Amino acid sequence: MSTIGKALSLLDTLSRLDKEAGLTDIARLCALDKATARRFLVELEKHGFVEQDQDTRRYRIGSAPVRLARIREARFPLLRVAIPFIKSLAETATETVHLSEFSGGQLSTIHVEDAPRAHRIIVDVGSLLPFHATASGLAFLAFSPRSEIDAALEKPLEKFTDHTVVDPRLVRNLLDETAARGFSISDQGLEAGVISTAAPIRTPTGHPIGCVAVAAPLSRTTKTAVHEFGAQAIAAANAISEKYYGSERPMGTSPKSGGQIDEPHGSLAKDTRHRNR
Amino acid sequence: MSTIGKALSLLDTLSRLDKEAGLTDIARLCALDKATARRFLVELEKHGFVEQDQDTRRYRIGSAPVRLARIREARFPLLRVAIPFIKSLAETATETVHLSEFSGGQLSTIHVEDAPRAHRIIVDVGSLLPFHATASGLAFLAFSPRSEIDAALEKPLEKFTDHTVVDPRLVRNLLDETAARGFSISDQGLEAGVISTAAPIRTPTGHPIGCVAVAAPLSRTTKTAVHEFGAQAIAAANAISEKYYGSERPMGTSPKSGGQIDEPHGSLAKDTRHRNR
DNA sequence: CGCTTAAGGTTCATTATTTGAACCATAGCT
DNA sequence: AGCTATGGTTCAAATAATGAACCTTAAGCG
Repeated sequence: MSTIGKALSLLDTLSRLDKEAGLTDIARLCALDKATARRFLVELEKHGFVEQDQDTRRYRIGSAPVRLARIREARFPLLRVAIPFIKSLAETATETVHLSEFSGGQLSTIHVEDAPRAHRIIVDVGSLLPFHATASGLAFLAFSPRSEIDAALEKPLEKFTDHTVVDPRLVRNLLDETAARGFSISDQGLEAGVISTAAPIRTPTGHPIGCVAVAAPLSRTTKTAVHEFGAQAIAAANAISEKYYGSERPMGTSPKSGGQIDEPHGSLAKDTRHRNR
Repeated sequence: MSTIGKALSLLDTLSRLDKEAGLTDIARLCALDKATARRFLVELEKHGFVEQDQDTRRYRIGSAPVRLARIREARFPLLRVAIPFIKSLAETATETVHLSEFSGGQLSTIHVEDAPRAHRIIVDVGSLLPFHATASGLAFLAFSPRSEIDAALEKPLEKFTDHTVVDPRLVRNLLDETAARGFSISDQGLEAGVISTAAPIRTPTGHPIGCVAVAAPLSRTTKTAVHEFGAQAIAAANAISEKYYGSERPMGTSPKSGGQIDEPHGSLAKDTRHRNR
């Protein structure tokens, strides 16, 4: 792996810790030599990506990402665009609605609107969404190129509940259903008693960048309601996609043709070149 | 320079551009070979720090910094950054210093450092600071967009003391003076016998998020002292802004001059698009 | 106290990664 | 067609990354 990759992985590891960490721990967690970890940290610190506490000597995420995030959001504000739609959906569905974004090979929650009810599903901002076990993950994969699906399903799939589907073949079936329907359903895939539906936010070329998901307690949710949430999630996701990418030509709105739009034909060589990871 | 440093500089350069950039431009701006720039970009893209537009092939800041920024802000809130500065200011001013943060449409006190004296001003953590009647409120409004000023002054303004200014026109005059001076003065606006000065903590775009204020008994405070407190409040507020958001200026390549640059944000940043946290 | 342990931090010969000139591919333009 | 600009790729040469061993400090403990 490249040095840059290693350093960024270190940053990622540091960000996933619950607390600030010392040099030795960081080196161990990243499987790096202490000297190497230190050099990375010093380099990252120079650029503001990490900070070392003066007293404890421990390291934490620095302020540079805050600056970059502001620039990104100013120039490319998914959150800004999406939040009104998420809010409105949470109101009409009267269930918790959350928004996820694909970044660095993972799908993570970037916004949550709680249901206006006492009994509701809680989702944390920042939480990671496994591809095979969440509605968001399924919706994301279902509209991704086959190569990404293969990559996601070749690692062992964790079984979070009795209902989690961990057989890659069965997951593929779910993906096919999702692609045909336009939205995904996860029946207690990540947590018992929770049913979710999700639809992908996509670039004008059809490539998903994140998802809109509705999460509800299974106990009060009928099959009809699930399908209604799904339809609403699609509507919200499409509205966000359109607003986010401006008035570019809206691609085929029929979810039917949704599946693997990306280059099903033509230069395979070219495709594989850009799809490293 | 290390590879990591070069890659992070590339990211920094990319972030300072007004628009998305192509490979050749990026390589030129960073004084890197095209091949090198490309390898960096690919590596950064893998980790979500940059994104390549599918159509234009241009590069932009990715979404990974957004995730890191959220974590940083959750784990290292304004309070932690600001307290050392507030403490130090309380010591040099030998008067009570308090810190406020704007949240939910109101300015509220989030930290207080008491003056090291028997006779001192008491401020409670959690207390709300009316915009028209406190130094913090005035400092906050003075650097806010006009729309926010208008909104704050259209409700009836409560008269807390004989000295409280409640005529919106006169309040606007105070705001103009504050904007020109860089810090606000509230002469017994909320409580008789107390004079306060405050300066805003601002985002890199100039939008205020809170204030640093010095509160002193009127009886022992000369006009000169007030202006000194004001200057110190500005210095503290700017130092906090910079530490919290990171420097907007190019990364100092000289590790030697690591010192704080605290110049006032004279910027007329018109970017009013900002996000909630 | 002095010994032990563990953490942060550093050195420098060895090793693997980075580098960039030259290359190819494609698209727009005359 | 030819020209030019851009994105993207290759591979021998140059350079930067590596890590075992080392130093330093501070806490823990008989």
